[in-house]
Amino acid sequence: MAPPQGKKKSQGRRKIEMKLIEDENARTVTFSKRRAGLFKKATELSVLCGTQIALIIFSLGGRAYSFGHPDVESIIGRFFNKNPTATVPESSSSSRYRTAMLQEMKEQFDGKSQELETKKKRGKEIEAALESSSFHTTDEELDGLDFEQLRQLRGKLVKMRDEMRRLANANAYAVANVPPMPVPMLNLAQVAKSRGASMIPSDWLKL
Amino acid sequence: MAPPQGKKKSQGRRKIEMKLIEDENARTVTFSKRRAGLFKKATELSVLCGTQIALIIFSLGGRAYSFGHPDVESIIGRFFNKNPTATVPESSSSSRYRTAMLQEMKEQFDGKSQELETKKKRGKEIEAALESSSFHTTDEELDGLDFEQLRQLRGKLVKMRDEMRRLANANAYAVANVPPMPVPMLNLAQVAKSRGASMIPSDWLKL
DNA sequence: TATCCTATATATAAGGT
DNA sequence: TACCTTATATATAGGAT
Repeated sequence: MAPPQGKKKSQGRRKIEMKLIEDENARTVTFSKRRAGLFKKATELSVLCGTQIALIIFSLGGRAYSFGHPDVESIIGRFFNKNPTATVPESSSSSRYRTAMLQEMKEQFDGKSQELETKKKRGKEIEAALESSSFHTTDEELDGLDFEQLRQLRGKLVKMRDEMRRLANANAYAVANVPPMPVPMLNLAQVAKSRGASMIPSDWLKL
Repeated sequence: MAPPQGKKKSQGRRKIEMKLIEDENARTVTFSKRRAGLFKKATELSVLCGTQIALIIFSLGGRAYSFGHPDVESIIGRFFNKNPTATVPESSSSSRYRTAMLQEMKEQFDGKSQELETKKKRGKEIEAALESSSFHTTDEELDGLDFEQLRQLRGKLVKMRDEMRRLANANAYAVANVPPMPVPMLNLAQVAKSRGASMIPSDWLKL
């Protein structure tokens, strides 16, 4: 409480060499901070300029963090298909990516459900993030979701699921590694349960 | 040299609303600046923490800008294959992405060769970027490449080409949209010619 | 591992060239 | 469209909790 005289509390930010940070601890901290900063910058760019952006980061621990506007899948599809003008090409390729993305999200949700109970929630800017059509899948952001937001996210997933089914029926291609059917079920029930949820309408837990 | 009295030359950076920039001109400028900043941040993160990162941005004009460490293809492959530990999974899927990436690079090079002669070069931090195994494919950075750097890049491409051939022969899968053979030829000769090159050993222009 | 705080290092919005 | 300058908004390194 007492003012520590002229004693500076910190030397403030210092310049660092642009090379691998040796100290494993410092490296982890820097990774977390800069990863957050990078996602923020990417989000801002997509908002300010309305451009399509995809960002994927793998942590040292092997965890994947991603951001996509409007979503990672369509950006990647566009990148490899070299289709500069199409929003989302309704091709077999598109449906393949769509399927892969849905599976991705399912697994992320399943994985999250096991970790959620040991983390506190923070969600502040999540609302805005959800309002745009972007998808954030970082730990922090999923942690910040409250039930209302979770409900909104569920709505989006349902739409995607339906859209995917429509595509799968329209053109049933046999794609390597990704069987066209059945449609993966999102385990929102588990997620909700891990939060100690009890006021969730039981019917909308089933997609 | 003389202090311009108390007349401020600029009001300096001002805060802006986080929403789509209406003025098309200002939006373009902001896009360029922030895109550059985002790529720099991504590069720094990959260097400081040695993590795998992929970043893809589409400009309003439809041009694709990408960054990947070690390369976009492997990050995306890992992302969709959900293979957290493997460096580069030697699967059919991997070879598909590999092929797609090589084609991508070929097209980028071909496209660049037509623009290069009307641009000046700047390359300063390119050297460092090339030393790492990262690939930058933004306009500015390709412009900055000098012959030595181009030669180094060629070396990498040759390695990739060979690796791709090895994979293609080891497991010849029929992949949708991307015929496994023949291997696309990179048109380095065109690139060199557009720069007014004449001292390039004719033999290494052929991959 | 996340968060807070301080003091700096950087990124950039505007306005010119 | 790119680059330079100025003044300010942000991002963060280091340290502590």
